Amino acid sequence: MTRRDVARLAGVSDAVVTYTLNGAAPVAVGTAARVRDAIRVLGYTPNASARALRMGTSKLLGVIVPDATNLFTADLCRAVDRAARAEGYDVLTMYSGGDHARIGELVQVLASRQVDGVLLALVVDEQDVTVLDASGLVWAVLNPTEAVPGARGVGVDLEEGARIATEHLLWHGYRSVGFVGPSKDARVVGWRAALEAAGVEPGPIFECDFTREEGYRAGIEVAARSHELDAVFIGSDMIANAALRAIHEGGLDVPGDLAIVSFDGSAEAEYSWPALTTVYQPIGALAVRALDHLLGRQPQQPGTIALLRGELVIRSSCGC
Amino acid sequence: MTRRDVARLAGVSDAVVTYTLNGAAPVAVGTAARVRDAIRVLGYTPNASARALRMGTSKLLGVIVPDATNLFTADLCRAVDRAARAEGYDVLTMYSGGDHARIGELVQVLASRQVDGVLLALVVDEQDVTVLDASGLVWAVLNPTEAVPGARGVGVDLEEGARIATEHLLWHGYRSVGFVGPSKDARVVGWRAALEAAGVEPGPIFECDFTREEGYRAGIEVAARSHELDAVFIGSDMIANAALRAIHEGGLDVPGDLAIVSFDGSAEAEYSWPALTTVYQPIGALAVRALDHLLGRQPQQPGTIALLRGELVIRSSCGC
DNA sequence: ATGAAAGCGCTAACAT
DNA sequence: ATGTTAGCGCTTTCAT
Repeated sequence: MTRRDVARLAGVSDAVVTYTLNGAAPVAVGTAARVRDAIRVLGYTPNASARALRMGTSKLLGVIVPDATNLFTADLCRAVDRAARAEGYDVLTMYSGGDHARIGELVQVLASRQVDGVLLALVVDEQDVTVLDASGLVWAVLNPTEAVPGARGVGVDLEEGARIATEHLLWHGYRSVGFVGPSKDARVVGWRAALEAAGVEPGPIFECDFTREEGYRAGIEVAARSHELDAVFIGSDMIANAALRAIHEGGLDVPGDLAIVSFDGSAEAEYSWPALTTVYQPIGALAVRALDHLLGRQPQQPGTIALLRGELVIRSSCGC
Repeated sequence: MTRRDVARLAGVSDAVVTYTLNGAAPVAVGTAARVRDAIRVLGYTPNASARALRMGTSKLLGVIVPDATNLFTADLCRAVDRAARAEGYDVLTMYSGGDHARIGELVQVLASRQVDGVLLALVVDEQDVTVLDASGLVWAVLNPTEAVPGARGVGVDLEEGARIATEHLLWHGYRSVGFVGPSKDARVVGWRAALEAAGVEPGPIFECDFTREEGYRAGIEVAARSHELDAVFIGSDMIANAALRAIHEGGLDVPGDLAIVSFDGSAEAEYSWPALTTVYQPIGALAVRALDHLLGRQPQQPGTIALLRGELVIRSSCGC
């Protein structure tokens, strides 16, 4: 079922079908109507591969995320899909498992699919910058957990987000405020900055990666040292939830014995027990800005990552 | 950067490049090496659109899911991606929001992309069957929440899953066992069947859709009527978590005051408080079987949905 | 306002 | 073992 069939049925040439469909040239109203009828009758669907081949543009975008075990990641994918679809793009979502060699392979696949742009989400490396640049693809970074030289794109100001989270905890009067998360993360520096600005000695750091297992393990340590702690700032909703289980198992009350503020603002934070006060990352805006990048309408310095602000969402875990 | 460039650099015709790449014809070892060198030197990447146009097969699969606010859905997407990638397919994931008109549009898009198959996940309607059949695409249903005439594919035996969950609750000695979930779901019948088989009067049904808001609202009702309840079976991990918050807010202890078994076996059930005993849905096997369908190697009755068994994963919420 | 025709990059006969 | 070539469905000059 091709354009040719439609053209024949409508009694025109295939060019006219294109004109009608794409508005590429003026078409007489009667002709256009006949063409549309023929399309309907035949149930014709344009062949996107042929179009992509001819046009050199696939109207396809690639997104590489580390995984989908995290509601925040899933939400981010969804936000990208929504933004992309609004612009007429479909999106190919791929999972790297945080493995940079894998990212390289996936970039190959995306290049082969002739995607019009690639978004590399969350996990980014210098190696990835090299691969992506070499691929010749248009690309941008989406909400990277760390700034990498040579990467352009959009993210959230993690340091500032951690600062407002910690400031809120200080505002409650907590003086001994710990940190749960990876110690190389930008969030530690925001946490420490808030504490130091208030003249308070930083509490302990509970090192943990962004996995539920690790969050749980860290939570056990937090519970064990709860006597020296008023509160903790936890780097993500997902690990906060896992830590929460350990903290409850330790017989502690949140926020009574220990207050918590976390990060992400995903649905995981809303119906946990207690509901988590968290720093919401504006995923919708993030997705839109990232597309602006890919589609070349972001007037921005090369090699720079635009930082959006997170917003404190107050619920119960902080003691409010 | 095309096949032609590679061929020239390697001093062969473009056909030989194809032969080398696809093993479509014997190639002299020396020639093959030269071709591979040329490919590497030029950083050549085959054009998937051209290939799809020529071959009439895109090596692309479409998956339509209702949303991604649910970790179970996200996990399912991931499982499909893994299974598909293992077979050399990329997957286009699309979100319907559970809206059947939307599903129709997405099917159009997928048809246009010349996907080799479509998986319609979770939410399925007779209307969808019509649209999909009319599209001429190869399709199957993936883990539908209800059986629809004309739909082929693979799912989980929800009734049986609910039965083993409820039987476990009965085994604990609970006699008043409620149900939380949509009352039109197959899980109610499994729940009721287990109860009736044990000669126990079915407990109350707390009607609720599969959203966190609804789960929370239902949880409030459960808490309010906890005096007449020993346990509840809850239709999904996601709503169980939301209900858990309401139940805790009601000052109840789980499983002390009220035992819970839920459904899905997603990561959301593992690090909740308490950890949820749940019926695990074998998403990996589901994805693989669904692909078998699409790729035509499933020797199965047309119009039939193969049912896989869920497996009880015992954690703390049941009282074990 | 419409038609004819070339060509996007690839594969698969068919030739050699 | 390798080269030639037609054509997949589409868009786009360039004619008319």
